[in-house]
Amino acid sequence: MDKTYQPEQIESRWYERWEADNRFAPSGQGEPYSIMIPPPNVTGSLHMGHAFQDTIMDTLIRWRRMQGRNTLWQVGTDHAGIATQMLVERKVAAEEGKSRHDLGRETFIDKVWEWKHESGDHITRQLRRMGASVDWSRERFTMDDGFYKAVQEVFVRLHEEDLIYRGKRLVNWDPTLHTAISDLEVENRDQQGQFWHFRYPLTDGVKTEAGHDHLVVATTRPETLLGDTGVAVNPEDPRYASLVGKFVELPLVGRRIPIVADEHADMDKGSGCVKVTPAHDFNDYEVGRRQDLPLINVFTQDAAILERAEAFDIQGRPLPDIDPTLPEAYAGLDRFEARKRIVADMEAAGLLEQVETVSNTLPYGDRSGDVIEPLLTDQWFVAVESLAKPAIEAVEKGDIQFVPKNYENMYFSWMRDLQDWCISRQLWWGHRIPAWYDAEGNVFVARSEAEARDKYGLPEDLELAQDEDVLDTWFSSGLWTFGTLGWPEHTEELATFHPSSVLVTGFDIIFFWVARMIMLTCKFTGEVPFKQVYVHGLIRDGQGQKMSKSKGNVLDPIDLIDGIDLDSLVEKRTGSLMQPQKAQAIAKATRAEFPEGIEPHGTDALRFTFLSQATTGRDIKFDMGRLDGYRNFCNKLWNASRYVLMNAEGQDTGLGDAPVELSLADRWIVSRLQQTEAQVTRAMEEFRFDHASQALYEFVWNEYCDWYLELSKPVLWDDNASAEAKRGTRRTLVRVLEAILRLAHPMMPYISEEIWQRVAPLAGVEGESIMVQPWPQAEDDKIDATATHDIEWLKGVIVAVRNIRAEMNIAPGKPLDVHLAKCDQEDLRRYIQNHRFLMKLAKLNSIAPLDESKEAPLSATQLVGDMEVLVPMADLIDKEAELQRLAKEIDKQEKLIGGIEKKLGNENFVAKAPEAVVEKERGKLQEYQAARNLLVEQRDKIAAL
RNA sequence: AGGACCAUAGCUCAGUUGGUUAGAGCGCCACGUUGACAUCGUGGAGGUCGGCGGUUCAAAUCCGCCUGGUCCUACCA
Repeated sequence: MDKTYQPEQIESRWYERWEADNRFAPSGQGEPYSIMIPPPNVTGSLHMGHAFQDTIMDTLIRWRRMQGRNTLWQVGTDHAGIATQMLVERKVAAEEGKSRHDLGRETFIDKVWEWKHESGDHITRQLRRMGASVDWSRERFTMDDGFYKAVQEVFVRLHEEDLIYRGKRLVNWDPTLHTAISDLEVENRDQQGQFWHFRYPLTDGVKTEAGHDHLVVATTRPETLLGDTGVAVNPEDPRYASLVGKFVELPLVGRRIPIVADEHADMDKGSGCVKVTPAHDFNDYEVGRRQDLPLINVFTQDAAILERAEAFDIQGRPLPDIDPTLPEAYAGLDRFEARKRIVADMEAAGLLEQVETVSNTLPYGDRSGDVIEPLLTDQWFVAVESLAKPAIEAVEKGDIQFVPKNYENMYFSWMRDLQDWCISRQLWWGHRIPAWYDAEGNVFVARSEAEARDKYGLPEDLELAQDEDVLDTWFSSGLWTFGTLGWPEHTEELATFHPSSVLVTGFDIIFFWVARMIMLTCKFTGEVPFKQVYVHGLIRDGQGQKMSKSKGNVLDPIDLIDGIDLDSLVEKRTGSLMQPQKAQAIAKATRAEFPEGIEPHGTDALRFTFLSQATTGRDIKFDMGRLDGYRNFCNKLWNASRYVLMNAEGQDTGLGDAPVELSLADRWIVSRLQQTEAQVTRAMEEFRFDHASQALYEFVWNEYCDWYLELSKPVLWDDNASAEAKRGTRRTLVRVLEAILRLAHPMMPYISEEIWQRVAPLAGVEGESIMVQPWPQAEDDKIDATATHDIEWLKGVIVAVRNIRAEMNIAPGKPLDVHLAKCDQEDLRRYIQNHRFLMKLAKLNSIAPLDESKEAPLSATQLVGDMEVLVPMADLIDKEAELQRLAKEIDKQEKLIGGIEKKLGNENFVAKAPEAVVEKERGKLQEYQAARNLLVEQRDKIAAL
């Protein structure tokens, strides 16, 4: 083995080997355990969130696989409608200078597929780098043939049950992308805005109570004035009670619009009058519905002003009687330009009463960054009410459990207030809606055009045109857990692996994805999609900032694995910025944070870092310090293994029939191993990967390496030690290491496999890969309390001597003569059994119990229980230093004693606390007092010198 | 406006049902190279557990209020 751990040399080699040996596919044996990967965007690349999530899933899958479960980790990618379409549109624009409309639908779609084939394996390659043991043979894509079939099936069936319908509704419209988007894709941002107060003249000579001939309405969106169909006042408002049923004249347009009484108008806000624009505002839409006001749309799909308005009733039927005329001056103007002109014209007409500056929030499309416009369009909707009910019950009944549990409340509160889901998108890339229209606009929904003709009895020669729209990406990914398993066919896989065991996902897509998956899956399979949902937080940078391209603080997991030099990193972060003026600041910050670039750390270290930071339900500040630390941990494990191999390879490791003798240390480490195994297993069961990784870390470093390996040396290197003892120690060294590797494997797959290959034969374990070895199982009968106490004693004595050395400035290597005083029988036994270890580990010249009949030499003293460890002062100890040290020790004990005396002096405590607690305190008091007395005695002796 | 989560060492975080001398890693200080590892070893310093109040014999832990932070939902005519 190399002297230092070099991950890059082992990682790709092992992954290829595992994949070639088909280690990732289900074994076909044991209780099924399955995870469906949240499908990443097909043309995306792996970010820290993926890497984190994949680490958790892989750890779970590898662990369950070792436990003998029939594991399936289903892999695949998502077609990601908007994201992918935009990407390819930009690419085509850059390379060919053409828009998608120049190419036409078919050619453009071909381009997208081309791009998918070209770049679709990028993220899957990265997934391999992470060590993800997904079953590649079952890889799926949300637009492959099987998915196409499942999507058609679901759409048609929902339509047949009237759970999908089409209608003219107000939706969130993205004027840049020319598509509807869902509420969830809208991001609300705070802004400084203006608030214009306009006068709307009353008609027919009517006046207000205050004697005005106009009403005042205020708006942040003057351009929607053109579509106003009413003015609302509160029904309780005395100021306007007499005006209800009267009219105002809509300025600039000249339309007569009614004054209606509606609760939407807030008496305390502004004048108490509200303009109502049902076709351009969600609240007004509701007012329009209640008050039976017409809907007048004044915008094009680009959110520019129409030449002629379009009027509808609330059902979406055209209203030909309404005059659609709009002022010519605004026709074709963009909404923001129109706003300026309308404000100017109102002012010129003397109808602008006041302008206020206010802060408000504006809706933005999370993809386009454009301001979203509520727009009246024809769309397809899923009626969610009946689907939501079983989906809520599934969580209430505990068929689905969220980890951590508090996300259930978030889920419930959202599910109880669901709006119908707009599923049509005016895009080209995606599942085209399986609906056909005849020339009259009649709609026929079926799995294919042929089926439509058949189903609706349409003549052969009737011309049909398929709906131009595609489905929301989340409609297809909502079918992920069962669509990937062959539904609607009744496949073997579906029967075996559905419901899946656990979904690992971020809280940010609970609404987008998780909730919809639950609804659709319950509906179509009668089963929940998964039994548990492990919800994790966002990976943030070291300062707690969200990682984003524009901030220039993005870390690429692959760079953490392979390392990257500073210049490349700076280039990567500043290369393709939307705001190039930030480049300098980003470069500076990057150079300050990573003056040497990023060193390679390897996949295992990165995975271990994620796991150690994986506390549920809160965001994670990624800690580079930990990454370094766990790379060092890998190195530690590597070197410990080198030591073991150096001492065991070619030697008798106790595999044969020859007698074996186990030392105290051997029994102790085996005992501690059992406890660690139990701890790690329990932590995994509870999704506490931080505890699992820490338990392993502590055992490996603080016990196996720091103590056990050191304790093995006196046996292995002592010519006087028996063959039986050497055999026993070698056997233990190897066996414990072999178990450590299995315990580590789900978390650190590469290094564990690499080392295991060499260690396993020495431990008498056969097998081709650690992947299919059994998960370590704690055996209670190997827990040895005596050995544990004895080793604690041994450590105590050694630490005592080290302590004296450090505080007395005695060279670490200088051999000392040590005495043990006030020994009881146990101390003597331990002394005898551990003589060899004490001599070696404490670097002693001699050690012996003190003859109590004689005066003890003047010494520096440390306590181990009631026993004293004495290092004679002779000429090597500084009197003042020792007095100081003793004073410090005595002070410490006094404080402890004071605390306990106070507690025991409290009658209430003695009376009310459980007996055991009181007894424990009394015991501690005695212990501290004894210690204090010994130290004082010692101090007095030295002081008297 | 409503709700959720968080606040523990300089930094990143553990701390299970109230009873521990409140822990780990990194960083810091001192010392240390023959025999696995300087990506290391040994020893050490560092915390009134955000603040105030309450419950209790006992509070980092339970309750209330406050402050600060993150996020979600809603509203903003």
